[in-house]
Amino acid sequence: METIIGNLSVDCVIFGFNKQSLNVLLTKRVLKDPETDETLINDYTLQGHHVMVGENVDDAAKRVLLEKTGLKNIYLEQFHTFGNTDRLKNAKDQLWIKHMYPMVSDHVVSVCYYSLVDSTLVKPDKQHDFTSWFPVADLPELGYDHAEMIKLALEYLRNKIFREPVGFEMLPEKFTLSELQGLYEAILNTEIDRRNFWKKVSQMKYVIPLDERRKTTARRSAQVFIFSKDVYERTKKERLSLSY
Amino acid sequence: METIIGNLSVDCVIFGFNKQSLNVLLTKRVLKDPETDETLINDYTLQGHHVMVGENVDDAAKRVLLEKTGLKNIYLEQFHTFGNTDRLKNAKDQLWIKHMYPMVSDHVVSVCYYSLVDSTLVKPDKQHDFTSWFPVADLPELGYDHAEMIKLALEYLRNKIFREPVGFEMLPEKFTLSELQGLYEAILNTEIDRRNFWKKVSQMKYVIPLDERRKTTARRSAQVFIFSKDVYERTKKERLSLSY
DNA sequence: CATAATAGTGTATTAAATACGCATTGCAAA
DNA sequence: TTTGCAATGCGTATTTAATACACTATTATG
Repeated sequence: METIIGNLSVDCVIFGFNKQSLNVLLTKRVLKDPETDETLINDYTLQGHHVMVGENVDDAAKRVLLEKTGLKNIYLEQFHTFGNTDRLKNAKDQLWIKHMYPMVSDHVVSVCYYSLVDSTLVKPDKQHDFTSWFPVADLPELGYDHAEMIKLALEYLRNKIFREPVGFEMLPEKFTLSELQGLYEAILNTEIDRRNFWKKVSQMKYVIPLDERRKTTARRSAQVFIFSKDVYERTKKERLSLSY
Repeated sequence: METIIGNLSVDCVIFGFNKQSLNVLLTKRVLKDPETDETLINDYTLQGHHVMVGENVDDAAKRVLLEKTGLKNIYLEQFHTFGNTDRLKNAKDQLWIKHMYPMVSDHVVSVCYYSLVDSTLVKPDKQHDFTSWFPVADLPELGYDHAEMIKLALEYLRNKIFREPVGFEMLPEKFTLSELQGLYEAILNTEIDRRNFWKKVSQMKYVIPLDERRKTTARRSAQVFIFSKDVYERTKKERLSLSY
């Protein structure tokens, strides 16, 4: 018999990229008054769940990801734990909690993760709950403190991507340089000079050009690259140079 | 009546600087067999405690800091939550937990913080428990997963100090340039060129030279500086420049 | 078959990081 | 009281990285 740890949950900010924008996977939360049919709650939340007794917290996050995306072994990074007593005290959230989880404490501490997926591999429509992608630049109304979580997750992701090549997690195995650039532009919300970007990437020995081209939306076909985690790990030490 | 949340604790990596080395505040953990007087446990742990019902997790960390250092309003940063089920499963730790906290679950998730203090303000000798400073480069045997915590906290601190001027939290209000440099060298475990360091610091408008000198260990007296949090906050936006 | 849109490859300029030269101060040893 | 010397104070030269921008190549489309 599995039971939950009443005061502890995980929430996952699942980032995806669809060649246009950086997106987050969200699930619709709807509650209607059973008598008047009035819509009491109609907003979105992140993917989350309580941690089970005897379950590693990291494993709880992986469980949530598997349930919501069908994917295993995807990039996952813990970024913050939200532990204020008032974080679920909003009226709508209280209503929802009483309706859905009547036995749960009202001080739930949430360990938050962000994960990076190739969103073409995720089929949220196949879920029985209403789960879909939203661009981070244009989010719907969010329940709990999930807006704050997404904001912080994005900050952590932006910091991370400067230091480590995690962006490849959100692209198919084979990609073109403009796809990679589009990803970086979407994450960092800036425009990048194409030529300087090319120069930068061509220095990275772990981004390997293939003897293969592919038609994109463009007229001219573009060269195809892959990311080699192997080469990255091997050359890691060389690149960890610090100023000061 | 205050009760604890059985599955949730906080641990604090308290960093201090004593003009020589970067230090961590640790508390001795001793257990002897009541019959044979054999020493069963003799090691050190970080400062930690369970979170109380109805208490913000951040406040629990502040409470621990106030108890162990007597200081309020000190620099505090959450950096990671350790949530593996086996993190307290070491034989010594099990023994200690059964002896000290017989009612507590054996899956305790710990939210970890690091804090930066001017260690001259902390008088650990006045504590009734055996609390003292240890250089991070030469730590004693540590209980639980606290060695891992300190290692990770140091990584986070090193990253942080590149981006934000948090080092001043560990110095007295007035300091000389060589004291500041010594601090950076201790944290980053590198040697820094004195002249380049001076150049860098003189660009920081929030490090303000005073019309005052002080004798250090040196022959010649050195100029005294203060850190202005005010000026730092005001000029923050200008400095947040991103490459790419 | 000219056009337009994206791909591919540079070079020039600016800014930052690093290396290092040298004069100054003032206590301590001679 | 003179002088060595260790640390302070202030530069310039070199290397490296970031940014700006010029030009050619390819190919779907009208």
